[in-house]
Amino acid sequence: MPLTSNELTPKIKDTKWDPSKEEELLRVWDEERKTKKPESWHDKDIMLVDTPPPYASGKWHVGGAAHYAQIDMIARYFRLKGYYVLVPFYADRNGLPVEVQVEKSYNVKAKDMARTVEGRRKFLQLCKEFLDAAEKDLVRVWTRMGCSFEYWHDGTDSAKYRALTQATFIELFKRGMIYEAERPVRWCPRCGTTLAEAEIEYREEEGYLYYVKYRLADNGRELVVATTRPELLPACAALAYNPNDSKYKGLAGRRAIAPLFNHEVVIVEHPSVDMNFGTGLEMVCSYGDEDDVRLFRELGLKPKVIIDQEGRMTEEAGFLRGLTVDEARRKVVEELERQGLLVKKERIKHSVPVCWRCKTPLQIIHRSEFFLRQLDLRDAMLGIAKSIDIRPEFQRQKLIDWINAIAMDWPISRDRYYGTEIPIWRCSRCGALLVPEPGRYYRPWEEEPPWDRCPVCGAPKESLIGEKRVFDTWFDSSVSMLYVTKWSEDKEFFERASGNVLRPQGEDIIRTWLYYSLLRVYQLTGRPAFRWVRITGMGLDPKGRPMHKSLGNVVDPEPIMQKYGADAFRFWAAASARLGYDYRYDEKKVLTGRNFATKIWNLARFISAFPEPAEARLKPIDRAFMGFAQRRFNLAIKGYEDMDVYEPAVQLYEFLWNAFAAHYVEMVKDRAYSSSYLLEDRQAAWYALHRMFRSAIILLSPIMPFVTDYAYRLLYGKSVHSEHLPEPLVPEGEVDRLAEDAVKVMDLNSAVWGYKKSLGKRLSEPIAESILYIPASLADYVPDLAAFHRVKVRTYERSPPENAMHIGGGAYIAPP
RNA sequence: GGGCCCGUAGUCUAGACUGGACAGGACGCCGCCCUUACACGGCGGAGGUCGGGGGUUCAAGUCCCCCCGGGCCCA
Repeated sequence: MPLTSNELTPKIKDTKWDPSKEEELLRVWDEERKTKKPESWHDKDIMLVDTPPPYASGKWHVGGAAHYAQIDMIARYFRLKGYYVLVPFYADRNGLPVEVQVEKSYNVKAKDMARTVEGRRKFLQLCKEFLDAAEKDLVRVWTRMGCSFEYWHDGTDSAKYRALTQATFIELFKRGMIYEAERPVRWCPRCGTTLAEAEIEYREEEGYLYYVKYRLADNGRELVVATTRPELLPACAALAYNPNDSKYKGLAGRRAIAPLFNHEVVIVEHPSVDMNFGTGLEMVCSYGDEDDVRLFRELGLKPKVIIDQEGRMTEEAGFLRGLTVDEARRKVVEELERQGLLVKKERIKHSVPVCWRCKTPLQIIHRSEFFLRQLDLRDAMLGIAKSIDIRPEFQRQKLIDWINAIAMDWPISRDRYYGTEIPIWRCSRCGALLVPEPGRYYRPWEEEPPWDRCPVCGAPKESLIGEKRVFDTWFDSSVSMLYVTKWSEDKEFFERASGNVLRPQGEDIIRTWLYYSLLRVYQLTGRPAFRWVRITGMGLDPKGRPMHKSLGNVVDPEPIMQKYGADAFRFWAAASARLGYDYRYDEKKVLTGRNFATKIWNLARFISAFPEPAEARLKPIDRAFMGFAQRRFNLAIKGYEDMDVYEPAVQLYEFLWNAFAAHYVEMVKDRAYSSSYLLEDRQAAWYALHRMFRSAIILLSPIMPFVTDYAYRLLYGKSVHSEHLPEPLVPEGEVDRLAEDAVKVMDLNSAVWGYKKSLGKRLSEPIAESILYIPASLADYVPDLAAFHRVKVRTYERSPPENAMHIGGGAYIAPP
């Protein structure tokens, strides 16, 4: 488009911003990316964004899409600041979520399929296909949103990523930070795997509290014990009461007989027992909950295994053998009732631990698993949690609370399939655990051991058995920072980049992704993984509910972008809520974004009529609005620096729409257009219009990259995205004084408009018969106000003439 | 039971840390206006017991205490 004409007419025809221009721009950007030589990181500050590898488990709803849009905004802001910014995008393609989805969609059971190597491969293939389709959806959405990400095709299930995960395991194993141990762990009977503390969710459930009769072994006295888990009776090893509980004083050390099963249990005092729950007497069984685990350990009790890996009762459970936990509970209660051993039952609500993915209630069973040491690093982790830059600040507490809540080392082995294999072989003759050399991706369940014989005892190759289990998915995703900083690939890049990594993520995965990442990177490198952590709230539907397929309230971002454009959608994404708070989808705000894009478009149209002078002798009114603009820009920049895009979105909207367009443009329009003004004065208007608009759209470009770039190219012949932060419009020390003047001028304008309105005059009509009195402090602006409102203007020092009428904003109207 | 966040007009949101002049804005609503960048626009207007109660203070949306309601996390 030619920009050479000197005619004072807009060089843009359309009066509306057409979102289809966004697709035109996407093609232009793509073309430029291909032809331009890649930016070098060697001579710049680096900012690396450790993008949330999204579970490729389905398309994003508007909340998910908004999160990525915001990440792009922060990335673009740092580019404006002159950083080399890299935002790799790759998908998280590991773990239980995908498996559970595939099991549901194809109605298969991974456990059954994986009995053979062939079946296991088939199941993995199903997962892979599912992920490929889901990943495509994600890439299409962020591309349409205009996100300036670098697409990495190697997701977390690539040989490259998995080799990295395995290398970290091998290193930590050699350093003794990973050990194998048999202990009580949380177990999901449906998924058939151990879970870590972080993978446990709690669900409120209605249930019963059963009051059952025990007897003292020595004198047969009845003791009533309340429990929600009567099926654990056969595994009960003790009864406990609070030492302050006078009801039971003196019972400690004596023995009681369990009902139905008739075995003896010890009676103990323990401060953890709640005197007010039930009868104040508590059953200690292997295992009802973490308290039981602790008491067994503290008291040196011998646990009995009564629940197996399928969630069924074992031999040890006597007549309950073979029943599921639920069936066993019913059966025990029935039997207790029949024999008169049940005193009563009460309905209660209690929280039940469930699997984070399939919501099945968890059991505690004995299992041998690999554990990663974390308890002995708690102080170091607290130190890191306190030292990194977490925005917003209040989210830091959640991390600290979690670190303080951790009670056991991290079980990292999972009896699942779509994950990184644990690279370990076991010698069946001497029992040695053998780890291979790091560097490549190992699949011990299907490949030959990398030794000819056991390096420890010399047993033949056939006795080396490959591990079948995989890692907890968080064991993979917690090294994403090392992946993006090329820790094991490019030492120079790692050294330069690793101190400037931004982690953006949701508040819901602070205890998992954030905590585990900090832990793992600290273990491997001895330093904090991140310089900045940016925590977002949750995306909600228009009524404030989380979006779930089952609720049918999932809002798809694609039709919205189709209808209103990506900039409009991004405006909502930025302006819907402050950083760290939940954000609701609001179509009206998208519409506001669309209208804002058109506003910018039309401002560009207007300004495109005027050449941009290199310099000018500004009028006071020009300087006042430049000061006002700068005040808004400073607030916008402060927001960006806080990683909060809400503030710049709102500040720039307010400035461009309510001050620049509504007041400044209207006031200088005549001067800019009309040849009755001195050329010098006209040039001042042109200069100020361009300076303010240009700066504003540069600052807005991270949030609305399309319309700002389109306008910038038309007006200034280059991409807004190659620009840097604009220079201040006025000296810092003058910002406030000038901005205050502009505010007063705007108040005066409103007062005059209101006055004209009250007389039924059009705003363009003169008020020839009256005189407008304004405070003397605004004397500089008299000519502009007089011309703009077409009225005689005089100033007053202390008070206006007695016959003058106050019309607001310190302005008075008087007859001549 | 503990921690954190939230509760400001029909809806959303600013102001609360550092207490003071009519609680600012957006959407929606009402009225007038197609004023040469924009009707996806302009101007004006109506609409608020700042969740409730108590306290500190000359003065509280803002500070302190208690309570109610919603959400998240932990036990």
